Amino acid sequence: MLTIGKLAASTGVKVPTIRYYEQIELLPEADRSAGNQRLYGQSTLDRLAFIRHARDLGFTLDAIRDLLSLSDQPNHSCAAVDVIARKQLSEVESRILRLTTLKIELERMLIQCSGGRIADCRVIEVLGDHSLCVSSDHCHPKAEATL
Amino acid sequence: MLTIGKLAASTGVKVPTIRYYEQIELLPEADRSAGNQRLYGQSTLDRLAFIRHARDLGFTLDAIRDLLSLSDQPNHSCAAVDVIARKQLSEVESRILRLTTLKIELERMLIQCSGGRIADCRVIEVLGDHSLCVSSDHCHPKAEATL
DNA sequence: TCTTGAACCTCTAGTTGCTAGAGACATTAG
DNA sequence: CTAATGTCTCTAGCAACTAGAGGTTCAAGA
Repeated sequence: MLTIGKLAASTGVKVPTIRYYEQIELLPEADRSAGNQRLYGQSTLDRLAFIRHARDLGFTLDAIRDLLSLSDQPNHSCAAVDVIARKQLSEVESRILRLTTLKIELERMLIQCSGGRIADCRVIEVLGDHSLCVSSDHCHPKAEATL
Repeated sequence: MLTIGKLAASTGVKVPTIRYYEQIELLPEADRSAGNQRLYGQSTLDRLAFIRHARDLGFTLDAIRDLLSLSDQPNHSCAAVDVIARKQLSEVESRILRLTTLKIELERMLIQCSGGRIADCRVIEVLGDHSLCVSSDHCHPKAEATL
């Protein structure tokens, strides 16, 4: 049986995060020692490693919840798993696209910076005047989502 | 003079967001009509357009605050502006890198999915077992930040 | 056995950048 | 004049944690 600290050390998930995962019921309520401290066995360790890995891949906690409940049904088709993973992939792809647009715009701004006074600074100028963008009217879609 | 709704329409920033920006003092307190409604002139419109544009490029509100206060000092050197923009660029670049790693991993997982039962699903298997990653021990750094 | 210090407990509140909703007042078109 | 739309303030919520206060438990050394 592992204490929460050992579990944290062996999964790379921080202690308060583990407690948080329990609170939102992503992890089951832990067994307790005589002194009320949480104790974990192999199954929670596996579950947490799964969560950690999926988080690293950018899955939301909601998606992970779905993946976990699917993984408890070994005889079902894995089509639903595929759907979740493909959705994640396409989100990652669209973020890469958007970020690449931003990168180009930022580079362009920086190259044109005179290095002189702020009054002549292209960075400030471009930020203040949308029409100076690469593609005039809808140059950047809007940078919102996570990752 | 513009009402908040017109300002929102002409900048593409939503009404509650404008009020929020005022609340966090990114925008100055607006003048009010006889009936206590906010009224805006050109200078706030410009400022808000600047903010919107910078947000679209992924700058944080804190960075924007700095940029705005710099842009009020036209005779200073634009070195500080350059630093902020370069920092933003390097953040964007590192996010692209990380996302590209994730994309490769997700694609690899998906290609190997047999389309059969969950028990045989590579997606679930890879998520559960870190050692199945491309680069065995530290395959993905950790996906945390925004954008 | 006692003691010290690390690790653990619960609880609340903060982070970022908004968004949603309730309930009331203002403005404007017909 | 009335109805519809717009605006006001206020509070609470979102994701996914993180930080801190104030207290308890455990393990190792003297």
